[in-house]
Amino acid sequence: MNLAPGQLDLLFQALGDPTRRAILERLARGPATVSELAAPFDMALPSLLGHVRRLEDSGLVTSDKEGRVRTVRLVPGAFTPVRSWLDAQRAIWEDRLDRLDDYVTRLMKDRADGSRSAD
Amino acid sequence: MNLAPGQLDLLFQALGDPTRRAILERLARGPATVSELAAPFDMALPSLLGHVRRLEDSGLVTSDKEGRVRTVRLVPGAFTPVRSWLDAQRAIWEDRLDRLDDYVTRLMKDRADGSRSAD
DNA sequence: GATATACTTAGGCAACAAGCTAACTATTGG
DNA sequence: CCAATAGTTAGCTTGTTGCCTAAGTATATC
Repeated sequence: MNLAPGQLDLLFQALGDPTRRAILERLARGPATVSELAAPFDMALPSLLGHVRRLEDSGLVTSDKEGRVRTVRLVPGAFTPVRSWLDAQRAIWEDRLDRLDDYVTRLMKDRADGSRSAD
Repeated sequence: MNLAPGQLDLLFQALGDPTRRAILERLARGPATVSELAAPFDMALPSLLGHVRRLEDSGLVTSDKEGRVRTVRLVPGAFTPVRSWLDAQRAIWEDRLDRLDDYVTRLMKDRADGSRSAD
């Protein structure tokens, strides 16, 4: 279940652009053609196509062409690596806080014990 | 509870680099000085410092200097906007699937009804 | 078969990213 | 005070990103 090295980079980088996030938000509502995707943006078609390609490279999106129309759709589960990384990160963080809490608790207990029988 | 425009860009872009993610993973285990952060990387100090600065600009990290030592630490809750965006995205997607499911269900029901009394 | 449609490719440009080295500043320890 | 330590600034190189226009290709449509 390992992902290609650099895959997370591609994913996060793909998400680091407002135009591309907007495209993804649109696609969450259902597949769309390139022209449909382009419509809301004040941007030349080739520029937008570049974004679509970058999304495709990251694996967030697929597209296939029928006749002269290319339809783009979200890839189900493509966000998983991103979520996993965030979850793992949070797990480490929370584990650390737990240990810290344990440590402080033990420290206070020891201090209490110490005051009963001084060294 | 709105975040600055471009904040998500900064966050995702900050996460889109393996060195910076490694730094974050390190910091989840606790604060560290710049030198400590630099140690595992085969990279000149100024380069690494650039990454730290980028993390700071994104709001994922803070640092303060005591004497000649700068200590860097994770900002609690800094990932929240990222998680929120992902959650919102998933919500839209799942809502769409629900509607699609409803639609298909109704369609099949109508077809069944139709076969009982044709028009 | 000409024309409109829907992309696609090619090429160019300005800004930014990620790395480096060299030189500088500000503590701290002897 | 001198030297080592910890970070910082400046300046350069190389590659990537994001945008553009102009021109090309491959389907429909009339």
